[in-house]
Amino acid sequence: MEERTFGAVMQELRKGKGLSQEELAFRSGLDRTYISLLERGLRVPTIATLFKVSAALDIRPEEFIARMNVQYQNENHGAA
Amino acid sequence: MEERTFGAVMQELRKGKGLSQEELAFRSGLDRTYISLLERGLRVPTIATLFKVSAALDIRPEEFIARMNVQYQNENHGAA
DNA sequence: ACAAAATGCAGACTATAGTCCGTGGAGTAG
DNA sequence: CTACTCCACGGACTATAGTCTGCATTTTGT
Repeated sequence: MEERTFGAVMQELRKGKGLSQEELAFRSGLDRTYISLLERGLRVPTIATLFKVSAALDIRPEEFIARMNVQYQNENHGAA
Repeated sequence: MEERTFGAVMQELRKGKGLSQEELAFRSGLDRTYISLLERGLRVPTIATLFKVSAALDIRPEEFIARMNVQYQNENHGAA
C-alpha cells in the first residue's frame, strides 16, 4: 500500500511550484525547520497548519487532504 | 460571516447520528472531555485527530474539512 | 419531584506541535 | 578553491494538543 503522508503531498506541491522550503515557510508563516520536519513525516500538523500551508500553496485544504492516504484511522469503528 | 469551526461541524454530525459525546469519544479513541473542548472551539485538533473523528462519524476527512469555513488562513499569500 | 444521562468545566498533568539558533553536508556555479 | 543555495539535523526551548479525575449543572425521561 502507498503511504501518502501530509509531508509527501506538501513536498510534491511545493516542488511543483518551484518553491524552496524557506520560501514556503515564509509564505505560510511557519518556521523553515518545521517545514523540513513536516516533509520528513516527523511532525503531524494541526488543521490550523493545514490551512496555512494550503493557502501558501494555492490549494483548497479539502483537496490537500484528499490527496493523502494514511492510516491514522482508528481500530474501533465497526458496526453502527 | 458564518464561522463554521471544526467543533461546529463535528457537533452537527454527531447529533445527526444520535451519538453522545461519550460515545463519540469511545469510537474515536479520544477523551470525552476533549470532545467537549473541541465542540466548544477551545482546541484545534491535529490532522490525526481529524482522521479519527471522521472515521468515527463515517465521513471522509476531506468532506469534513470541506464543511468548515474558518479564517486560519494566512495574511501573506498574495501573488504567485 | 426524582433519577439518570449528558455535558460543562476546573486543575494538574503528559505528549507533542511549532520556534529559534546554529552547524554540516550536498549540489551548483564562478 | 570559494561562494552560495538548499536542506538535514541537533539541542533547547515555548505553546498547546490531548488525558485523567472529579464535581456541578443541565437535560431528559418517568
